[in-house]
Amino acid sequence: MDTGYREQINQLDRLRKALKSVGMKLTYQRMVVFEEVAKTNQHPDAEAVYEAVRRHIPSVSLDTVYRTLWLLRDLGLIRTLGPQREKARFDANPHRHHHFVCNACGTAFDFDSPQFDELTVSYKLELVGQVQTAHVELRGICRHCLESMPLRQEKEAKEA
Amino acid sequence: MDTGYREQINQLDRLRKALKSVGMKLTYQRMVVFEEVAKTNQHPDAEAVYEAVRRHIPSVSLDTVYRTLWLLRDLGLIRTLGPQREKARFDANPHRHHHFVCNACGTAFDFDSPQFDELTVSYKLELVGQVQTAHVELRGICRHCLESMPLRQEKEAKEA
DNA sequence: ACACTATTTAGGATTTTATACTATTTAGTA
DNA sequence: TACTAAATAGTATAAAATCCTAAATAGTGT
Repeated sequence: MDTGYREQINQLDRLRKALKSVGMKLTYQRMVVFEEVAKTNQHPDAEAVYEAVRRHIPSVSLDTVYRTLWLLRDLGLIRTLGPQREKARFDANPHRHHHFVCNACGTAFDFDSPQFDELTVSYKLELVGQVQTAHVELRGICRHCLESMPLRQEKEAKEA
Repeated sequence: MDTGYREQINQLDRLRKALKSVGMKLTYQRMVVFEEVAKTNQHPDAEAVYEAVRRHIPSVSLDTVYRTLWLLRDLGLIRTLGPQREKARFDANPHRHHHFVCNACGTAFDFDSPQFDELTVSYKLELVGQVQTAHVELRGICRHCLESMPLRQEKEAKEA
């Protein structure tokens, strides 16, 4: 449950390297935000992270927490559950299908996959609760964004 | 791409039956909201649904659209992408894992599954974009909610 | 160790998204 | 056709996320 000391060191190191690779600074705020998200398995929302960080940095601003969370996501250090920077979206497609969510623009695409449709839920999972649906969620960069995104690609090129 | 006439009839029928089964009324607003969500595969957000519905019912209120969308979800006629009625949540667990999201309380649980870890993405999907992550999302009712939810169970019992 | 500068932050204003409330209207039923 | 519980419109309010600018800071070179 508790995050080991060694693992904490590793995490800080991952943060340092990731920031360096894109030419950004390692600030105390960024360290604390990452640490707070990393040490829990409760999937906190931005507000909860804000509260946790305030215990270490009482003057931290909510804006900083938001900026940092999205930054960490862009760096691949954390991920979000659900759509990207987006409000709830609705889907009435009654046929079995799966989703590809673009990490850049947030758009969600449906796709069919007989392979993924065959997912079956092992009995062990019934311990967690009553499963109603199972589907696969892919994350990545959609074709459209890949083609029109010089900024991101420049940043990544710096490192190489 | 276009929703066939026959399918539209089916959908209206599904709505009628679902509402009847829980003793709720079939209103014009509910028909139009459902129709608008059902006829697109663009995963509209609430605001987009509101705009679409207004073209048929200029006086419709945003509140009605929201209430109806969540109602349709509770009835199982539509689903939402991402967490339920929840803001973005963050996850720094670097180990491969999957999620169980409770449709009642919105809580997200991690779980491990060697079986799901083996998901591989067929080359065809690369047409959609560059896939970065793949994970399984289960939806259902968590153990905690199952035990403390007489309301919902009463409603479902009515039908039987 | 010190100074320099682009980056980052704090704090508050603003915008966006979602829900609450109540008088009026309506669907379903007798 | 009338009745009644349920649903809606319209507005107020709350909640969540982002924007803006002066002040502070990390990283770099000296």
